[in-house]
Amino acid sequence: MEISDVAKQSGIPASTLRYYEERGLIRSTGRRGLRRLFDTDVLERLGLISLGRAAGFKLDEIAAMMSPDGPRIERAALIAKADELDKKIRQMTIMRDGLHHAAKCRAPSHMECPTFRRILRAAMKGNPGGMIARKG
Amino acid sequence: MEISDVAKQSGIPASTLRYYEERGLIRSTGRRGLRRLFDTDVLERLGLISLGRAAGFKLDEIAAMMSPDGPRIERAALIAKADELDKKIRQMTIMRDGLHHAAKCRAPSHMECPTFRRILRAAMKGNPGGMIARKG
DNA sequence: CTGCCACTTCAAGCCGACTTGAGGTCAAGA
DNA sequence: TCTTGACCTCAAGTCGGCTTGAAGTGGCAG
Repeated sequence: MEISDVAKQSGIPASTLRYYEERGLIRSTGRRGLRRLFDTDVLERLGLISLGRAAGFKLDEIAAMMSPDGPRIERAALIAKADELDKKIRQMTIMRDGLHHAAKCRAPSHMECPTFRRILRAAMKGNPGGMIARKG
Repeated sequence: MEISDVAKQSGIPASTLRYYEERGLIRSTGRRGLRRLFDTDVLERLGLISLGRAAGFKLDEIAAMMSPDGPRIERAALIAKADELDKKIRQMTIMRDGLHHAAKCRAPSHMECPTFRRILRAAMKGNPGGMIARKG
C-alpha cells in the first residue's frame, strides 16, 4: 500500500509517517518510483506506536521497545515504567473526577469548593515535598 | 516565604516558579528587596497545577480553570475534557498491563508475543481508522 | 561599611514531535 | 506525448514548557 493509503487508514498524516520512518519506527518495504510502499502490518505497528505515545513514551523509547533484537530492556526498567504509568493514571483519574465534580458544582471558583479541595489534598497524598511527577 | 523555600518545599525549581508567575499561574504577595515573597497557600496552588499538568492540560488551560472570576468554563467543555482524559486513562492502563506482561514474557520481541498482540488489538478496538488519540 | 552571593531581569536556547514551504520527480490518465 | 498532481527531499519553522547565561541588585553576616 502507498503512504496515502496508510495515512487514510491510520488517520496519521503522511508527513508524520515519513518522520516515523526517518526515526526508525516504521519501515517502507520498497518504492514505486519515488513513492514509498508499506506492508499492511505497518498499521499494527502504528497502533502500538500511538499506544506508546498516549502512555507518555518518547519516540526513542518506543523504537527501543519495538526493535526486534531489542536492547533487551531489563525487567526492572519495564516495571519502573509501569509504576510510573500507574502513578500518572491515578493522577489523571483524580483529575477526571475533579472535572466531573466541577461540571455540576456551584462554587464561585473551584479553589473555593470544599469538595475540590478535598480532591486536591487526596492528589497530594504521599507527595510531601515531592509534588506531582515532574519530567517524564 | 521566599522563592527558595517554595522551591524546596514543592520540588519545583525557582526558574519554573518565576515562569509560572509570569504566566499568571501563581502570584507573589510582595518583595523583600528584589526577592519575591509567597504566601504558603501557593503550595496548594502548585499542587493543583502539577495535577493539571499530569492530566495533560496546557498551562493556559490550567490558568483559565483556576482564575477566581473564571471565564466560566461551560459544563460541556468540562465533561468533554473528562471524557478525553478517560480515554487516555484507558490507553495508559492497557500500556501498563502490557508492560507488566512484557516484564515476565519470554518472547524474543514483544511484537511476536501473542499476548502482547492481543493487548494491542484490544487497544485498537473502536478505533477503526481513527487510531489512538492524536493532538492532545 | 563592605563584600558576598542568592536572588533578580531579559533574551536566547533547547527538546520533542511534528508541520510547512520551496523546489524537484515521475506513474498514470487524456 | 504531454500534463497533472500526488508524492518526494531537505531545511526551516512552530508550539509548549522550561532552562540557561550574562549582567545587575541589594539584604545581611562579619
